[in-house]
Amino acid sequence: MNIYDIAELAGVSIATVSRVVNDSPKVSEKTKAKVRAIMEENHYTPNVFARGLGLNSMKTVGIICPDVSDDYMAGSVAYLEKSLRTYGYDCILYCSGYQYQDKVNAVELILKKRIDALLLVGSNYAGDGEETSTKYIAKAAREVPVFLINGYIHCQGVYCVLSDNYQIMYDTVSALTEAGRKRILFLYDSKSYSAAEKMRGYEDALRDNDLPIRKELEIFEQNKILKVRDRLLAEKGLEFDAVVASDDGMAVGAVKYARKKGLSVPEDVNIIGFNNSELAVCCEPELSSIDSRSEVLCKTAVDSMMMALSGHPVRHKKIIPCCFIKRRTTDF
Amino acid sequence: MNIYDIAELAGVSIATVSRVVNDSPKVSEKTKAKVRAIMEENHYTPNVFARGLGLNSMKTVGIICPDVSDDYMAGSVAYLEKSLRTYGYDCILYCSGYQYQDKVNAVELILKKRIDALLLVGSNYAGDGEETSTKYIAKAAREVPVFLINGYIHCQGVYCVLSDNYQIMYDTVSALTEAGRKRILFLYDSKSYSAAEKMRGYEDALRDNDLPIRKELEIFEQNKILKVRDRLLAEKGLEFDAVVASDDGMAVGAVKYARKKGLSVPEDVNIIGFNNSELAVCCEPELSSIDSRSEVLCKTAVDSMMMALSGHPVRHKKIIPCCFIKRRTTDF
DNA sequence: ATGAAAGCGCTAACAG
DNA sequence: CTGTTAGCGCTTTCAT
Repeated sequence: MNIYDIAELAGVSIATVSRVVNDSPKVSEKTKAKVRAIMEENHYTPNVFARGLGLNSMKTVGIICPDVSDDYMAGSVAYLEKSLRTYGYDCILYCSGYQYQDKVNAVELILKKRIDALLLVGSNYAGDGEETSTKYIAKAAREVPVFLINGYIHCQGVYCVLSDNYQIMYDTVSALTEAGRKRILFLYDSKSYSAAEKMRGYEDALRDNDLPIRKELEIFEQNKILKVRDRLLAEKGLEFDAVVASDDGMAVGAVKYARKKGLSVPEDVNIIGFNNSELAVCCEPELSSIDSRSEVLCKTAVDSMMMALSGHPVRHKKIIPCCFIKRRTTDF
Repeated sequence: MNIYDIAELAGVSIATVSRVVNDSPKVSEKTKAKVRAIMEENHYTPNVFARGLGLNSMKTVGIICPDVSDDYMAGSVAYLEKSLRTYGYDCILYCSGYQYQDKVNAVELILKKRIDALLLVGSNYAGDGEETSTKYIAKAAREVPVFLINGYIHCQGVYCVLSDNYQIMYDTVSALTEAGRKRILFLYDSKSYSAAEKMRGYEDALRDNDLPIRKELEIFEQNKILKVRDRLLAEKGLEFDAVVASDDGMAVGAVKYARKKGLSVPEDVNIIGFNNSELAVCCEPELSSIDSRSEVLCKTAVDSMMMALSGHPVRHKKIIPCCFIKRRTTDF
């Protein structure tokens, strides 16, 4: 059942049918009603490919994230998908993995689908500061507007929405020092833009509070509870009275470590996670965590995208403040 | 830059270019090489819409799940996406929510995208046993092959891969009774097919072990840690010496409840979760959980889909056994 | 307000 | 092995 059939049945031309489908104002209400009725009766559905061919767009946005099975990204993707649908856009999803070359391939592949815009979820796409590490994104931005969630790249055509990881980390570590903590462990699992921002906040806070920056207190480990616990157990001579982690999983690892060592939380060691995930309330004692308000990030990104797609100017960088969720692993 | 341009530059016809693009065997290696070179030089990418129009397919499969931010579904979607890509298929994702009408709409909408196959993730789509509750799926199955992950519908064109929730539940509850547990609480959060299977396994096990089925020991609650904890706290006069939950979140809620009540786990109460998620290892003590091996389910589904898509016959129902992961909330 | 007709870029049947 | 050509179903001028 195609547009010709409908046109024939309705006794009009295909142009008219097309106009009805697109709700063009220059069709009389009467014909509209007639044609619509015929369409209903025959369960007519316009062929998206044919339409795509003509318009060179299918109202589809590409979403790439390293791994949707990650809690944070899953939440973001869920929100983005739902939100984009309300605007009539479909989502095609690619999970790129974390490897540079895989990310490049994913972007290249998804662009071939003639998406209307590209959404990159996770600061992993922001590169390492070197311009070459984000060249593939700059290239993509020449074809479609690119929206980066939780990362920043300065580049024409890429729009970034990020949570203020630096500030919240600075504030949190400062609060810890003010509460008398002297040896604050920083746990991180990636060299991404946001991880770097967190570390910068951590170091600046120490510096401004006259505490030394000790490299042995900055530990890089996978974001897995048991990995972190065992890593800490394996480090010998490592002493700390507080932990800030760049993800809840790592913070829970620290809690597990404390338990094994017979350290009490928060008395002996304050522990703070990041992302305010379900793990935080699962943890015992419940984990204080930083909420990066990913829904707000996503909402902002979608809003920006809709603006951009309709030709309006959009700011290249929007910063969303984070907030601290106090639970029972901290006492300040 | 389209196929005509390339044809012109290469001094061949568009048919030849098309053949090269599709790697047809009936083009000489020499021309292939020449044409390929031109394509490279000009960064030519075939227009997927035009191709879709002709073939009426874009090598795309639709994935619908109620909510990707759920751990289980996120894991499945991640796996499916990756796996389908290796077969050259793209994924378009819809999160339908849990409401019946929303699910119907999602299926209807996604079918308009002319997907090659439809993947339904989560037993939520299996309906409640009434045929009307799955009519929309049967209808979809008339257009494209439908694959149901972790649910069962008997219907032409829908292929189901499910974990054997009945059996593992039966076995687990039996083990509990053999270990002397008499009052086993069953926690569930949905009326889905798989939840019903779990309950059936639970009840059959009780019956076969000469224990009464007490409806007050079957508690329906949201799959949220604190909701479950508070619900149990609110129930008065409720006594139990074991808990089996249809999801880890609920089981952790039970652990939290036990802690509040000063009950020791597993001595006073054995607790068993489902899905073997990160929550299980986060929990204190670590949670025994049932692993439904969702990756195996997904792999099986994708394999079946590839078979079906290439015209091979496929079984309508495949059952994957679950396995019990013992951790510290059980002592048998 | 409506219709006729020219593409959009590609595939595949047919002809050589 | 290669070229010619007729669609695929829709949008969009350009006429009327």
